[in-house]
Amino acid sequence: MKWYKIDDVAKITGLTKRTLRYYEEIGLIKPPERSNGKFRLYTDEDIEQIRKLILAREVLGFSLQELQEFLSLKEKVERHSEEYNRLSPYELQEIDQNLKQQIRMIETKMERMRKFIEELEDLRQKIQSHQNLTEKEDV
Amino acid sequence: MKWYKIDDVAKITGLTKRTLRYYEEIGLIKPPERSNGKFRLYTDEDIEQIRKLILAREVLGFSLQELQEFLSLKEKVERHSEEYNRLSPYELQEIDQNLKQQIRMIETKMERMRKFIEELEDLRQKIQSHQNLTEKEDV
DNA sequence: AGGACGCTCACGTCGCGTGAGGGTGC
DNA sequence: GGCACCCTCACGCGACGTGAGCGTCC
Repeated sequence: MKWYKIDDVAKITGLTKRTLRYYEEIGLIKPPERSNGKFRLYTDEDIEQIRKLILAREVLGFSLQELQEFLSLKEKVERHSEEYNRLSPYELQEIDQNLKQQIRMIETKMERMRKFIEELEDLRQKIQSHQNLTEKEDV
Repeated sequence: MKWYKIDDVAKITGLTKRTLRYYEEIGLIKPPERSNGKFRLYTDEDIEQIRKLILAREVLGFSLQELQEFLSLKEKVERHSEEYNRLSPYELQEIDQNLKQQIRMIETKMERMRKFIEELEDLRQKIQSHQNLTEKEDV
């Protein structure tokens, strides 16, 4: 088993050490092992979990608390496939609605981004045309 | 000329009154007129400006200071088309590079979102298959 | 003239950044 | 035993939320 110290994890994930400790403090990531109760020691699995967390955070733009709820929901579903803790049809229904809403939200954001990119491209066009008046070569 | 009070603007734009005042305080939106130096009175143009601000904020996810710089850049280019304040070819070059980078950044975000949506759809699939085991009708 | 809405402090919160002061490990 | 890294307070900051206490409008 390979162990990573906090600075390694910071470099790998791009989070700061402070952020890693903070996320642990508020229960967003599980407390890793410790060396003699002192230094934090992370495993590859820990790092993978953190990676997923980062992706969700970036995409969803939730508060960390909402993010927490969302992740626990996801885990619930994934664990549901295994023998135990089956969910009721009603719960499944609800979760499905929730997921659909998330998807719609993200699609809305993407639509806004597309429009924004168009605007930026328009701006670039304007600039290009003005450059052609003063220069002869494009780069 | 139609005048809107702050609560109207809040309802129209979706920002809170506090946020509107705060954005004014840090110079992100221009101070609107006042009734006898007391109540803030916004015009349709003010509201339009605020709308654009919100769009940029949501899409870019910058700090408010960076956002401010970005917006002034945009305005610079848009005003450049008019008779005065021409920009040097070098400045134009730089701005163009800047815009290209923004576009790339947004495209990266969109790519992440696409992947995330796929994951969510996978989750939904799992749920669907489990529902088919216990129910007969889909909604 | 009363109630809905506006104003300005000013303190609280979240998500970290940034030392200070001290311990750990090879 | 150095030196690089770790730890835990604890205070600061940006971007607002949330009253308190008071004025304004129709």
